[in-house]
Amino acid sequence: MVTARPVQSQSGKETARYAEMFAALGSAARLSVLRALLRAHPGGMVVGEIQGEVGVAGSTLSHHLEKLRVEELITVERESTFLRYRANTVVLEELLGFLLAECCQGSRAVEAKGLIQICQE
Amino acid sequence: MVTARPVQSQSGKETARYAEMFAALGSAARLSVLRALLRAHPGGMVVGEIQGEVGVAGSTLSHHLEKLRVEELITVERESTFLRYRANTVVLEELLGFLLAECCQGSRAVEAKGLIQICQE
DNA sequence: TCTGTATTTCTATTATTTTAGAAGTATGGT
DNA sequence: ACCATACTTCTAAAATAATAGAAATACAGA
Repeated sequence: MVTARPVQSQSGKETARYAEMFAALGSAARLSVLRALLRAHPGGMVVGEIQGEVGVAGSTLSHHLEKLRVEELITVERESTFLRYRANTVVLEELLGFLLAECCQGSRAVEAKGLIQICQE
Repeated sequence: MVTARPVQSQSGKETARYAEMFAALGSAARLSVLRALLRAHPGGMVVGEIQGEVGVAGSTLSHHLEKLRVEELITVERESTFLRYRANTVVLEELLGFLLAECCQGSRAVEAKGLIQICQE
């Protein structure tokens, strides 16, 4: 018996993918991890350093890092005993691009002027 | 007896607020609602129209709309028997501004060039 | 006032997420 | 081989979110 594979539109897959990314940013703990990694970019931070910023049990932090990593918002690299995490700027740019396009293209719901200035400060 | 109010840093409050907003975007159903409202901007859509886009039970949709509304990503207005929802472009711009600032300011993790172009297309 | 349409709230169930202690794995130094 | 440090996975509990049928509310029109 062949189980029917649920078909999904292109925009449906796209939406689902970005929704997952937003969900990854949708916890104060994870968002503050990402903020810290962005400030520390491109050097990144090892877990101990990150833990200092977030103040949560090690095992909990590990789960949060895993979620961010699965969504490819961050990368890991072993450095002897340490694990060094970094913001994944390629994917972040993709996410920003998606949100900008949705808001500023087509019906131009959001005015781009002020946003562009933020980048140039 | 006066219960101590838990103190939180400014950046902590900011992080928490934006995390909630990202969480609101962190479901495929809600993100597709917002995309539809952005496409339909500034006209907005009534619930029945939105339901056509998302394909979910009315009561479920109502909860999703409530979450988006509480986070101020959308607004509602009654129009006789209908409720017309619209993307809240002010708050969306705030959210975009936050993400852009985090990514493109300071360590300049993300290059602004390509993003600016998206707005100008 | 009665009826129909639009939408929300109530109620309940199931699924996912968050949390963290305890135990395990990885690595480097002695 | 052993130890210490860094971090993850295991296990489990509690909290939150998602889902939707059924009942309730809001409004307009006859």
